[in-house]
Amino acid sequence: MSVGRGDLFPGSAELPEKAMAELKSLSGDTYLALTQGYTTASFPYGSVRGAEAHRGYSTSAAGDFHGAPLTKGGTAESSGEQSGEEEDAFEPRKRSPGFDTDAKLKAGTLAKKPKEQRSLRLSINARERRRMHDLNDALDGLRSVIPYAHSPSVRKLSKIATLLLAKNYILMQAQALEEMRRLVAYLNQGQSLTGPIPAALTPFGQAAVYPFSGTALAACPEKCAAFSGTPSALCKHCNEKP
DNA sequence: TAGGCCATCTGGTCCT
DNA sequence: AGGACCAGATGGCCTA
Repeated sequence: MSVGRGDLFPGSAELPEKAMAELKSLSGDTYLALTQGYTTASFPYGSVRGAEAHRGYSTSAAGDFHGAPLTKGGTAESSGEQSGEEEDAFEPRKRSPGFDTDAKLKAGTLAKKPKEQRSLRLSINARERRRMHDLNDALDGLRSVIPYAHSPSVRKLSKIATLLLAKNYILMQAQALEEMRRLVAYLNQGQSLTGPIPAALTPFGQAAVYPFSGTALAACPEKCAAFSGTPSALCKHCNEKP
């Protein structure tokens, strides 16, 4: 079964051009890994990173799959509350080495405000920063379970690409699950012809006949059509050329 | 060098 | 009132 772009990205027609361009611009290795991830069961569940548990907000939070060394410039020396009233313990994420929020604050309107207002503003900034970091951690967690090449030589997926890829991956998994259920129903039915079905052979706890809504049948001469109501791509009879 | 991506700041709005 | 959420603005880094 060949996998084209339409298979990989069922909703690709709706994808923003920029995101599609980014997905297409992935390296060959990445694209290959993506393809395999979608078409086989080689899904890296075991490699789920505990991003949520990570609260350092260091640049290494996403370092697992950073291709280019995003920390190239080193961590930011100071950013906002790091030197302000707010004593948040976290390190800033990627930030330019020369970035100096304090300087901006001094030059900006905040410096002209009363101390209470300034303090409040800094506190709000810190909260917002934290919120965005949490959001980014969640995105990192999402990236870590999406099947694409998590190798150091591959650049990290952008936010938009991560979300779009995740959406399409979910759709693909749902399709695969349905196929599996149909297959199990078919197998269970075969078993029932010769004897009782051992409990261990009914992995989904389904009844022997899975209630699929019947569509127009391409007549499979075998049991697919008879029992599942729909020809299955996993059924060798359905896939056989006449 | 332009464009993409990102982190941060900021003010506004909504909710508890 | 305080916090969460959101969107716009700004500026830095990276890549084609």
